[in-house]
Amino acid sequence: MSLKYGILGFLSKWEATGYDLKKEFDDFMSIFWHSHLSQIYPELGRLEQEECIASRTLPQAGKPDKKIYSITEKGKQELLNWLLSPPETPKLKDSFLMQVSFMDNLPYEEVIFQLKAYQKEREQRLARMKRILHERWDSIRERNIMKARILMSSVVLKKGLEQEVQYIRWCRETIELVESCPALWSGEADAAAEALEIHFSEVEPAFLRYFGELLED
Amino acid sequence: MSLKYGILGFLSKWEATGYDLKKEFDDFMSIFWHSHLSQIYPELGRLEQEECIASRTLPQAGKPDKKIYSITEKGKQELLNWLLSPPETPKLKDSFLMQVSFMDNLPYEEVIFQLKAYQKEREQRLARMKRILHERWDSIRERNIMKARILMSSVVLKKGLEQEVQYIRWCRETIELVESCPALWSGEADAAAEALEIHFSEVEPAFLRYFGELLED
DNA sequence: ACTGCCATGTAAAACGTTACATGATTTT
DNA sequence: AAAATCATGTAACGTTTTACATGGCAGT
Repeated sequence: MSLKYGILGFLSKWEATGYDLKKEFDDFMSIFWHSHLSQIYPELGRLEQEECIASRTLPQAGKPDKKIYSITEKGKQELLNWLLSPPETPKLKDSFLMQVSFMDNLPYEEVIFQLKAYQKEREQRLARMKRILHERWDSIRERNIMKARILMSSVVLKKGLEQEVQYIRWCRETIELVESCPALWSGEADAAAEALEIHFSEVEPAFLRYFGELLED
Repeated sequence: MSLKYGILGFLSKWEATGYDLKKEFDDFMSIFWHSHLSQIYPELGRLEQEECIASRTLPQAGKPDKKIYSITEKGKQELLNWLLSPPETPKLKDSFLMQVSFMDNLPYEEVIFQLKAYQKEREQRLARMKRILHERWDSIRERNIMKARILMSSVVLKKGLEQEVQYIRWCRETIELVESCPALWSGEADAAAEALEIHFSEVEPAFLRYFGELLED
């Protein structure tokens, strides 16, 4: 149900085509949402029928005509109602964390490999977001203007950046922890090795370091 | 596509009914996935047809018979293949962040109110996860055993806890920043007030503090 | 020559949510 | 007396993804 409001929110400040919206969902808005063109176009059609948005057509040579959408009064009202409605409880979907959760089924070296590879992916995402931040920062500073809209997108950008920083740090610390207990992966296939039980007390200090303050109170 | 592997991953260590799986998706696994019973039951049916899992029926008095599922060799192989496949790039969906992003359309007091309310929600989630952590910690310590599975679910639990801690801190810092520039919301409706432009240089110090290290390099 | 960008969309398949359907037992 | 827990599922609806379909222009 949120794609609708992602579109209305964006159109509440700028006009855009379906293609423009897609770029925004891949760029800044990717911090909180994403969508395919094949979903955006029908949604724009529905919103126009509901009279939440209106379009004008700009003919182009050699390309399909541009359909430029803008928000209507009814659309602004719909957006406002949604902004005032209580936020949904977050339903997380993170398939990498799911993989990690079951990686005890994988050889030790493979676990380290997967964690390192994912850390790199997240580092790239962080770099991309830092680019967006610096671009915006420079443009705001140059024009020397400040608006509530700029403030709100800045705080969202910070959330995106922090999410990446946190994920990267977690990867680093988790790799360290796993590397500190390779013995846990020695058994499994070998029946005789199963007798070699590892006691929690052996790894407790490493665990305490890893969890840090989170174990308090 | 991941619900399948969420089920296979869980069944790779314990037998379970559909109902048991739902509880796990609402409890520990909620850190990375969630699902409804009406999706879990058909998925279990499909997995049984594919011979990735097998079931036995336990008759009960007054309740429908329990169908207890366990993983097969083929299921284990499927899980392993998935664990070795490259992780999907994360596609975030966070409708609260979407709301925040467009809250420049809302009155100033309403923005503060929404942020405070959401912070409270996240604090409750954190408290729930801390309970799970302590329960597990106590049980592990008592039995004094350590396994790769325990390690991997511990690191995921840490990720879940840190996510909440980060969200709460972000809410707090963002409330502070918004409270430091109420002037940004004064205009909007009033045409005469629009001439009163706010310059970025006026709020730059607050911004620098808010972003901190993230603006470096 | 091939890849990527611009610009529109449709159709089919997969995935996810809400509502419906049943009913005993236990807790508040 | 009402709500929650246990335990299974189906049907309808809504959302998201992948595949199909077109075609010029710019850059490597």
